[in-house]
Amino acid sequence: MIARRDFYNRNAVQVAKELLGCFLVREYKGKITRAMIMETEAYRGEYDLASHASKGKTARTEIMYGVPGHAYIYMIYGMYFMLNVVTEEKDFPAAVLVRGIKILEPGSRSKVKIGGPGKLTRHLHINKALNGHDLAMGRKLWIERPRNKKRLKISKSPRVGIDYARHCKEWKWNFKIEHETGEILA
DNA sequence: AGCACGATCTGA
DNA sequence: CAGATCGTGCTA
Repeated sequence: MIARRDFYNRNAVQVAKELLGCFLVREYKGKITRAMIMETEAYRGEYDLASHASKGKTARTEIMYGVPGHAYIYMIYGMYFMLNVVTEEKDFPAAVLVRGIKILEPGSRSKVKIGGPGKLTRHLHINKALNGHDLAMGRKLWIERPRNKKRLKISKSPRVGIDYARHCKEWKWNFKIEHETGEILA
């Protein structure tokens, strides 16, 4: 089931937790890749010093102030793209960064784990051309909610790579799937 | 117009 | 631990 817009129109911290176990789906050159979301991070409000929106609305961050359910993609360190999902009501800047996925290879039973936000976008051919893309459309890039999401053990930690964020750096807005018990169905 | 640095990753 | 590599926001 493709996540509807109201799924995204909620508190970014809540959406970050609920995105775990969901499927990030990428259609590229006619091929569809389905990846389970394993790690996320929330960035919420201008008061969050770790968020790009802490500098206010600019050309880059405008998308975070927009309609929920759109992709916020930016380049970092001159070579990596970060994939974020815009959350919360229009005019409130918030997004969820996807930091880790697991790909269920079609046919084989092997699962490829991809940790790291820069690596997963490279693997899925996600770049700035998809910035602003509407994930609720179910085209090119979208998110599907699993049928059953039982017994997910989720761990909370401080967010990665934001030492500059003063008191905000200790907020435990990073979420990871620790164990999966049982199979999650698409 | 110039500058410092980043929600990262890789290889030594 | 340094290097890659460039868009962005800040200062002037």
